[in-house]
Amino acid sequence: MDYDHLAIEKKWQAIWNKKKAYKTKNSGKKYYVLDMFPYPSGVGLHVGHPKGYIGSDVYARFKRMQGYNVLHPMGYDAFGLPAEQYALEHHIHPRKAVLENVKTFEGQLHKIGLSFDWDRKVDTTDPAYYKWTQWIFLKLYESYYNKEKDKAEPISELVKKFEKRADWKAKTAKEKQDELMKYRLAYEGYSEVNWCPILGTVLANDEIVDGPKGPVSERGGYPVVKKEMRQWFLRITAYADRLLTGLEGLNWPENIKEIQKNWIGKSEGLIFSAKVKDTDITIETFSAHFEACYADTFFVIAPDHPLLPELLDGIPNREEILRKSKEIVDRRSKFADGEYKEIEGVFTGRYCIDPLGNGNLPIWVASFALANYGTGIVKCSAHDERDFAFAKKYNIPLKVVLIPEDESLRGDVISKKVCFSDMTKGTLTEPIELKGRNAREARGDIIRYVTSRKYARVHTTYKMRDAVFARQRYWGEPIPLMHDKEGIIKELPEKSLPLRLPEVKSYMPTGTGESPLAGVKQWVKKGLETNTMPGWAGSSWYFLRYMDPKNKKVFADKKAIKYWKDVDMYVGGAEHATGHLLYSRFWNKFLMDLNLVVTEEPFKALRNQGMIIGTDGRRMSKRWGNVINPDEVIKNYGADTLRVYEMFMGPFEGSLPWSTDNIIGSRRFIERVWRLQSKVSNKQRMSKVPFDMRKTAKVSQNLEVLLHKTIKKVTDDIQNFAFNTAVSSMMILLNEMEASTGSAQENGIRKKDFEMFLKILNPFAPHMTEEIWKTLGHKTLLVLEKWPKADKKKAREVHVKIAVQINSKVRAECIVPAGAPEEEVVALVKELPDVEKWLLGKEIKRVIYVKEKLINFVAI
RNA sequence: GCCGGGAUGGCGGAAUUGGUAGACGCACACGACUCAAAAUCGUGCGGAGCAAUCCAUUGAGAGUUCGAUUCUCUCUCCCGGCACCA
Repeated sequence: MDYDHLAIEKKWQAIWNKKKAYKTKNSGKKYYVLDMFPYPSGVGLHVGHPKGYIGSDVYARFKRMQGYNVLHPMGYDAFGLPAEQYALEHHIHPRKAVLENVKTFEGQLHKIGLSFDWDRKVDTTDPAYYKWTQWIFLKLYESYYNKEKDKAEPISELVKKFEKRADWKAKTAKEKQDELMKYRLAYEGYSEVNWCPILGTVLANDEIVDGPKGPVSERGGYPVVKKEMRQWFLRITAYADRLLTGLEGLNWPENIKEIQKNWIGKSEGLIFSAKVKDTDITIETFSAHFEACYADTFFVIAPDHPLLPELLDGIPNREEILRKSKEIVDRRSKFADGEYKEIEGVFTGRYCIDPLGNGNLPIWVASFALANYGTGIVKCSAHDERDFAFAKKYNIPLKVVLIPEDESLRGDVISKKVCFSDMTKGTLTEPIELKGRNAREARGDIIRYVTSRKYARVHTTYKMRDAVFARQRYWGEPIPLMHDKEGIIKELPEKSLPLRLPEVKSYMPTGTGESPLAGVKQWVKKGLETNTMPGWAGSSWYFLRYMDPKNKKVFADKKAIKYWKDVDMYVGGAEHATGHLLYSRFWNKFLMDLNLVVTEEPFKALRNQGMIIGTDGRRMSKRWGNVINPDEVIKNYGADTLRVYEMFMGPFEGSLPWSTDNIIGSRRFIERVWRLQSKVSNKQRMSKVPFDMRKTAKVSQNLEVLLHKTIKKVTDDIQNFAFNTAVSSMMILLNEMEASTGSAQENGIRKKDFEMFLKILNPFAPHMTEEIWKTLGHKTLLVLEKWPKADKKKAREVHVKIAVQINSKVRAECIVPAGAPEEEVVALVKELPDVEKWLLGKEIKRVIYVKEKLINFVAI
């Protein structure tokens, strides 16, 4: 009975497939286990890719055996840059390339023995799918965010309100369109974007990496510069607060929540209004660190602030200031975000009347002021590092109102030699009413002080920006909008969806910035939008399509949505923390507002799989020649071994190097289980003596105790994604099963016990366990068997080994009845020769007894 | 700079309401089987010692405690995220 992994695995994969063992049902207690939508990249998988799939598969199988109706689907996100880039490199049509890649990809996944319900496969590039992506886009376009109701509403509701205004009727169609564009959740606008001239496309921040000479595209490593372009945007910022508060109840890794929190960047502060002297302009400034606001002595405005030209009207050297501001913007745009640290500026010639009564304060243009954060204008003081440095450079007067509690610093701060900005460690001198108070502690009082006097109002701002939702490329969902000659935008009617991508002669980027669609006469003649959607469009809602993947009438039937509700367990890479995960949550919340889905948060639990890196410690890549192909591993060791090894190598979320040596351990484990089947007997077997569990500190009364303990451990571990310790506890069980069938005892393993072992091992090694299950005479499929329950009574030891310590040093060990009271244990232990020896001539001062763990004599 | 996570044998790692550190696996050494090798099985594997035994020990240093990988403080290094965010 040799273990022929190739034959066994092929055989069972075919049987499971034929019997539709993993077909999702439509009733019962539901459980939704989802993997992040992959790109079928074409170069094939390396052993790192399936790690997440194996983890989620173990989990899905576990839940299935626990009696849940499990939805565990797989599909492809084949739109977007990687697929298009691959197609360009290989000179074939993207769709053709996608289908080829999917074939390769699927073939590789099948060999691993993953329990997907392939009948629910979806593909973003399939018009039957992207029809609904376009449909959701139109819904976003037709909606605005009603702040009072804190939810999205049809834009028609807003139009109704506007129609009550006298000036609305007087507006032209174009003016109305422009006005409404300020509210739509999908809107057209212009913005500075990351432009890659060589790829001829705009890139998202997460598609850019740092190169030696500035930012470059992640794919290809081509230079990236800033460029102003016409774009479509999604108003994700409208949902900023809900995206933030929604994180609270989620069973997600804390670090991912933290990353999203920082990304959203909620900041509560004050907005001050100030009149600009000699003009009718009133400017506003945002400040989150306003405790020392009485120190403010000047204002700065962003060089690219839209108000700047107006502010400079009537200033003699207006053109010179505008030119210098433009220079600053140009210099800044050459750098990637955050790399430009130069502090420079120019005086505008204007003054503000300080709302706090400190007279006329100069307004400067400053390089460090950002037009798109806060109000783009900042009130500046001596108690901010950048403001301080700026003032020193241009000799702007400073004022000190925050005195450090640390006396050694005081002199330098008061004489303005150094900047002091730590609100938590300084006391205020102004306003007089709050003099002597710690600045941070007085924060609330300052808010009351300035707001009650109408100097400022409370305001919340976010770092998060609206998402660019357009690419100047061919391979994406067409945006279902038309522009007529007057520039009026019309939506395509729902019945004309999907708006299919046209066949084109060249799907290469034009390089001028326009999409290849701009070169399609028919397309342009109809006035169709030439931008396409970005790569993340289709993946922002696919988890809903899996609930009802074939539906032709709606994106997913409400009944299916009500049943499946949300993803119970989502598994994927941590790199999607601020991209996909945020966008999906946003789309889901929007659909929730439209009453189309039933939960505010789509992903209840999330787990991140770590990477598998090369044996050389580098990221697996063709470039380093360190790629391990799973097909090879499966050929040599088997899919079961690959699965067990990837789960056993270390913590699921950890990043670990592949080891060609270590995998043999997992193979040996599989083979030993295989060989153990010949030892199965129905003879009742009980050890006569408690055996030593390989010095693991506990004593098992018999194998049954260990078996039930192992069932409990494996159940808990899979639930916690602690797959490595689940495997190791089964290795311990195997060791003991083998030991108990040694030649001396001539005993077999009880069939019933062995079968329970097979069941808990099945999610990890489904093929081999299924084969043994059949050999044992079963006609049913093991993968559909019930998960065993650990019997609490049976999992209980009768005797336990405890440590005996004298003055906290272990001097002996002792086997005592489980749950024995202290007096009994003390009496037992004192008999031990080692204890007598160590206690000789000493007086016991104290005895500490930890039940079933240790006893410690404190003796002098 | 700010935020988050981490550092345990030759290696991957295990153990935290504070309770025998090093489970499990790999590598290595020795033994059994074999003409031999592989595979398999057995034993050992922090250091010293034939042994009894002794000593050290969870990045470094201090503290709390009968007892610290686990809690507190200081520091070093590594990884991830954000970064002119007012």
